[in-house]
Amino acid sequence: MINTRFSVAVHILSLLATKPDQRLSSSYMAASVNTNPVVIRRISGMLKQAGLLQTKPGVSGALISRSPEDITLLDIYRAVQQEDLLFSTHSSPNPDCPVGRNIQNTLDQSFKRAQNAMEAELQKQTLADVTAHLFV
Amino acid sequence: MINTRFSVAVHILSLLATKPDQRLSSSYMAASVNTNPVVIRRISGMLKQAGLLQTKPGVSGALISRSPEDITLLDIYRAVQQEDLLFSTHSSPNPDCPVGRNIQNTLDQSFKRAQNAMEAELQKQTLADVTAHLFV
DNA sequence: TCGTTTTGTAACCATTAAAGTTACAGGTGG
DNA sequence: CCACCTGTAACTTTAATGGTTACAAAACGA
Repeated sequence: MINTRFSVAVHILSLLATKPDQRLSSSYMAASVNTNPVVIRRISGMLKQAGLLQTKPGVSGALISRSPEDITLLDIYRAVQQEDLLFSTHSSPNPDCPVGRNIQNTLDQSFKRAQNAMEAELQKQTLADVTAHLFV
Repeated sequence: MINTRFSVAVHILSLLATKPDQRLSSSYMAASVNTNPVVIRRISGMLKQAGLLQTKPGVSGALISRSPEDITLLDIYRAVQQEDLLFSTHSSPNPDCPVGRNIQNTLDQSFKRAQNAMEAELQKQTLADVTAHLFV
């Protein structure tokens, strides 16, 4: 199961997107997410590195960097997921076995296709889509 | 990152598919996967429950239950993945916040779409496709 | 029939990642 | 100058994973 960083990241950006004129502090967002402010700052840091929001040390609050229509869920997913691969393969299968020798390469291809399909779907959805659904 | 059970499960079934006339023991398969026989038996148990292979206590080895053309990677994935959901959402966001109140429901829908896309791709690929790739 | 082998499981350990928490340095602005 | 905030390091707790040991029950062959 994929960790909740992605979930929290979308939450953070949804807050910023719905209040684009306000700088929201980590404490404020932590209250909405129901977690610790440090958790928010940690994830905000990743979103900042990805260019999705802006903060300044000492200055309270974060601002969204792009229009919600221009931020896809894939952008957010990649910002908080340091692991490139969705599926793990078991390590060092037996090279003396024809299956063991080739299984990793084969699985990598199969798994990559599945991951691509998932990411393509995430790319179709924008932050604007998410925030629109929040208020229906 | 999704655990290696899926990867090992495909490995096991690939072995059985390429030697459909032989009962392969957990020790034999463990040597190919490069792990402990108990790990193999654990995963074999899940595959057995899903109707993908047959074993009998005391009788050495496992046999594949269906034709490799009729086993999709999704069948295998579901057999070894007890978690239904691919993505986690953070628990108990603040119900007093409009975003917090609705984010879970919204994310569930978005995430489900991504998961469906991934699973659809896994369903397109059969065990026969995998074993064919092993020997190219 | 007896002994060896195998499956199926339970139990335990080590490793790892995640999330929460405490603490604090450094910047900002009132 | 002071209160507050961000950024980050460090620590704890918890849970999942994979490996391992152990053993009961079943099967099979000598």
